Amino acid sequence: MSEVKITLPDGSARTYPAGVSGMDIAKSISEGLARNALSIEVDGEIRDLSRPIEQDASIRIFTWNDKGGKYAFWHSSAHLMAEALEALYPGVKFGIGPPIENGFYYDVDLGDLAFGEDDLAKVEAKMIELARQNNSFRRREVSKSEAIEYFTKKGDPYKIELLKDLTDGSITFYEQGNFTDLCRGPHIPTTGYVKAVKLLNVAGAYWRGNEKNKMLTRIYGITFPKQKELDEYLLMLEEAKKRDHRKLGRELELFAFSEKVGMGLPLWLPKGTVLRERLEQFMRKAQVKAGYDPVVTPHIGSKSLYVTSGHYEKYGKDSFQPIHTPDVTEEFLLKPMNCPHHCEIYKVKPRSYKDLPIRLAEFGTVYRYEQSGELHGLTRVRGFTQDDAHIFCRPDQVKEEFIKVIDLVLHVFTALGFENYTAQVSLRDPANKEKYIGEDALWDRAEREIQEAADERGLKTVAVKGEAAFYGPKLDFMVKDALGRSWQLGTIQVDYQLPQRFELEYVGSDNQKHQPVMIHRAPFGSLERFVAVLIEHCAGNFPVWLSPEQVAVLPISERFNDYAASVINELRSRDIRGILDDRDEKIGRKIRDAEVKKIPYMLIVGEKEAQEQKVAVRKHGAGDQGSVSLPDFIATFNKEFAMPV
RNA sequence: GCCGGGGUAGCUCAGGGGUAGAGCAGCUGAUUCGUAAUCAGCAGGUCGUGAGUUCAAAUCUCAUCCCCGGCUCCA
Repeated sequence: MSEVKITLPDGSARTYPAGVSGMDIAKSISEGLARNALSIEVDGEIRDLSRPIEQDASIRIFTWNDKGGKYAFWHSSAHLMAEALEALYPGVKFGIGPPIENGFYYDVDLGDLAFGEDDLAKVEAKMIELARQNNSFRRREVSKSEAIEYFTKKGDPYKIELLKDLTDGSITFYEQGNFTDLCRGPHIPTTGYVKAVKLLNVAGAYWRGNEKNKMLTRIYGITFPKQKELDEYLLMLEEAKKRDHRKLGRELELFAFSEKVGMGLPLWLPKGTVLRERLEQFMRKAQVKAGYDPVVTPHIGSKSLYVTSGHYEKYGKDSFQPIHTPDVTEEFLLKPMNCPHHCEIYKVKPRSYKDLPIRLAEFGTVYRYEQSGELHGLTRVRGFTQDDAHIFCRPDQVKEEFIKVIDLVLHVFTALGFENYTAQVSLRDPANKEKYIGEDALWDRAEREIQEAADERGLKTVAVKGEAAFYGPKLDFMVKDALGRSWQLGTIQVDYQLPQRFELEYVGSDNQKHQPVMIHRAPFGSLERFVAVLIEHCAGNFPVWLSPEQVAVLPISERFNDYAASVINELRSRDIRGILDDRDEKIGRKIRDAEVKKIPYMLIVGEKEAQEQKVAVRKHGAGDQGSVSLPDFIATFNKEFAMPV
C-alpha cells in the first residue's frame, strides 16, 4: 500500500497510508484535536475532514479558533437552517447561503408566505431538532447535467441559474439528512456539532445583489458549538448596543433629529457642538501647520457649475432638485461637493508652477439626497460637513503631496486612538468602465500613484475594485462601529478629471501652460460620521480635551456653594470647561449624575476643602483620587485638558 | 427606493374594542447632607398623521410619515 507524507504546520512530517482522512490525522495527533477539528486546509485548499488525501501535502487542521473552522461551522449551519426551512415550509426555493464574519445567512424565496420575526423561533427549534439527529454532511461530485436535472425536478430556479456559471467537474453536492444542496463546501463532519442556534433577523435581499432582480428573504443567524458561547455573544451584542451613537447622542445631549426639520438633517445640541468645534480646531491647527489655506464658499452654486464638474450628469436626477429664483432662467443647486467652488477659487488668477502646490481647505457643509432607507444616525445623513481640502499640484508633486496627506490622516487617527482601521485602495471596476469619466491612461497612473504612496508609508492596504469615485481612485480609511459595521472615514483621492473640465492651468518653467492635478482629501471624512464613530469607539467617554464638560464641581451642601463658585470660575479662566452642580441634592446624587453624564473629573468641595483651599478629585469610572489644591489639580491634568498638537 | 419589524409622557416601557398607566426626568415643598439615585406632592399624552369599520378605536382596516434591521446606493 502506498503512503503519503503529511507536513504539519510546525514543519514536522508524518507518514500515513494514502487516502488518509483529515479526521484520521487529527486522531493520530491527539484526542482533543480530533474532538475539536472542524475542517482542514490541504495545500492551501480548505476541505472537509472526511476527504481522503491521496498525495503528499501540507496540512493545517482548523478548529473553532480558526477562521477556516468557524466558516465551515457556519456554512454547515446555513445548510442546517435550509433543511429546517424545507421541513417547515415545503416548496421553499433557495438562493445562496454563505458564512459571514459573524454567523451566516440564507437567501430564500418563500413565495407568498409572509415570514416575520415570529417565525424565527420556530425555525430555531427545528434546527436544534435536526442538529440532534447528528447527520453527516456527505460530499458528492455530480455532473452538470445531473445537477440541473436534480434542481429542475425539485423546482429550484436559483440553483439552476447558479449552475449555469459552473463547469463540469467542479460541481459538488452536499447532503445531510433529507436535504441536498449545491455547494462547494467544506463542511463540518455532522450536524451534531451545532449545539446553540440563534436566528437574528430577517431582511430583504435582491437576488444576486441586483435591485432589478426579485427580492428574496434573507435570514441571518449564528450558531455555536456551546450554549455558553452563544450566551456570551448575545451579551456582547447587548453591550455593543449601549455604545450606539444614536443612543449616546441622545443621552449625552450631543445631537438630535426632528421630523419637522427633515429626516437625515442633524441638529447639533450645545454639547455636541463643543465636541465638534474642538475637532474642527484640532484639524485647523494641523492644516495650518501642513500649509493649507482656509477658504469659505457658499452653500449653493449655479447649476452650470455642476454641469461643468460632471456631478450634475452623474447625480442630478437623484439629488435635491434645483432651487429656482424669480428669474426662471436661473437655477442653483445645494452644493453636494466643495471641489467645484474650490476650482473656481484656483481660477481667480493665473497660477505659476512656483505657486504650487496650493492647498485650499474648508469645513464645507454639503447636501446630498440619500435614499430614505439609507439614513442612519449621524453616519449617513443628508446634510453634513466635510473637513474638505483640495490640493492643486504639479504632476511631479502628486506622490509627495499624497504621502503628506496620509501622514495627516494618520496623525488624526493616532491623536484620537483609532488603531483598528483598514486602508482601502478603491479602484475602478474594469467591467463597468462606463461608470467613470476620463482616459484609461490617467486612471492607471492615478491608481499606481495611490498604491505607491500607501506602500511608501508602510500602510497595509486592501484593494477593492468598483469602489472608486466616478472621477478617480481613492485611498479610504475604514473604521468599524460598535456593531461591527464598516464606515469610511478619511478619504484621499487623486483627480485628473476636474482640472480638465474646469480648464485649470498653471504656467510652467518652460513658459507653457500645463494642467495641475487635484487631490481631494478629508481626514475626518465628515464631522458627523467621525463624531458617530468616535462616540462608539470610546463609548461616550471622550478624551478629556474633547469632552463637552471636562469638570463638574460638586459642593457637599449649599453652605459651600460660594467656594465651589470660586473653583469653577478659576477653572473657566483657565479655559477648562466645567459645570457647577449647586442643586439642593445630596453629594451621592450629584456624583451619580456626573458619572452618568460621563464627565471626566468631579471636584467635590465641602467643609474640609473650603478650609484648606483644596478640591477632592474624583475621576470618572475610577473613583476618589484624594485632595489637592486647585492649582495642583490644574497643573497635574493640564495636558489632558489641552488639545494635542 | 425595496423587504421585514416598529411608533403610547422628555426618556425606558406596560396596556391590544368600553373614560390613558408605571419608573426615571421635570416642577413645588421639606431636607443642608462627604464619593453612583433623600422624602412628599404636583404636572405632563387629540396613543406618529389622515381616512374607514363600529353605539364605542391607542386597540381592527387602509393610506401616509418617521424610526429600527438588512438589500441596493453612497460625488
